[in-house]
Amino acid sequence: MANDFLNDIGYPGLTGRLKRLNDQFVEQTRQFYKEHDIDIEPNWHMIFLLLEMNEKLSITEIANNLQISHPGVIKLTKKMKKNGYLESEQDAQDSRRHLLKLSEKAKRKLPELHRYWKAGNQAIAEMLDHNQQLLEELKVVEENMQVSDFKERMTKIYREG
Amino acid sequence: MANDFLNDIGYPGLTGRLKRLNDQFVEQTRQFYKEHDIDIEPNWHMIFLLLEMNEKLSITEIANNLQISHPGVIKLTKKMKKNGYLESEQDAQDSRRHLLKLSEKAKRKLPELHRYWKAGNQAIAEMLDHNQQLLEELKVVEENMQVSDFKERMTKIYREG
DNA sequence: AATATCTTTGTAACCAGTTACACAAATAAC
DNA sequence: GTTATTTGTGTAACTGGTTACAAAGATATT
Repeated sequence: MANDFLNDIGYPGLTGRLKRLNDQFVEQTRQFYKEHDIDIEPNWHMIFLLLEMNEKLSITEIANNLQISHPGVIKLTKKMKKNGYLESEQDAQDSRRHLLKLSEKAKRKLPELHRYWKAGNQAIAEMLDHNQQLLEELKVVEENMQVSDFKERMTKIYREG
Repeated sequence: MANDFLNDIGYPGLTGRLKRLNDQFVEQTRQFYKEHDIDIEPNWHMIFLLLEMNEKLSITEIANNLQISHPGVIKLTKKMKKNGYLESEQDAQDSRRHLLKLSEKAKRKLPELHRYWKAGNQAIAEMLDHNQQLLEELKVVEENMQVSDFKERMTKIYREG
């Protein structure tokens, strides 16, 4: 590749690199699905997994687990419903809650999807040279972020500097 | 934090985590700027740096360096111009090329901005526990991506599996 | 010199996600 | 039991990008 500006400058380029890496994963997954004629989208993956582990979940529960906003979940799951992968029902106890669950079609297709996902996971493992280092480093950053987030630290350092 | 689904599931959650981490950095930087009454946006940082190192650059040159699309650069720099940080001129040799450079205002403000950015860099270093491991791991992934990208690997593994 | 191709910029339409807001249902407080 | 607060869902408007397309200038081909 021609250009290394983002890499060369270290920290300041970090977020750009994170974004780019993520975009590439997502885009190439989308391509993979397209080439294999699978009518699902990359960001559905986590919802499938979540609903495999939990029979029924509400919009906000999914939003919390996936760490995206609830309107985001609504858009996402609307599309999944349109493609026949999800069904919804009203919660009997709490009539506000809109419970989502996998459709029969989804359950039928899951074994196939798992084969694709398994290949994807192995591909990522391969790219990480089969070590967990990046995952662990990521965890460290996330944990540090919990303790005191980026803005707090930046502010403190700026004031003291 | 209540929820660990994304972390617990390892690889499949990786891209979500990358995205989230990046979003947090960007959003908190935006907040920091706001609290300090600085009228710049997080993604301008790299353009400032780029134009500090290179007197004048065209739209496509910036796009290549930042690895974003050229329409993206146009939008970005339009805003920066509106805020008085950039000036543009026509290239004498090639009248298509639209050269961008820092305005006087930008140059005047740069020392101050660098103080903020320095604090930001230190904050990130702090969150990485002052080791370069994550940066290096990131590089490994990026390099592996060059050799054979995610989709290729995934396809190969799927076929062979 | 005329024509075809490539490059640079620009615009338009779109996309995945966000925040801000509205409203109804459930729960808590009195 | 009424009223106030909180929670769950939904919609609208926006945002930071994207791809697809168009047009004009530069370059290469004949």
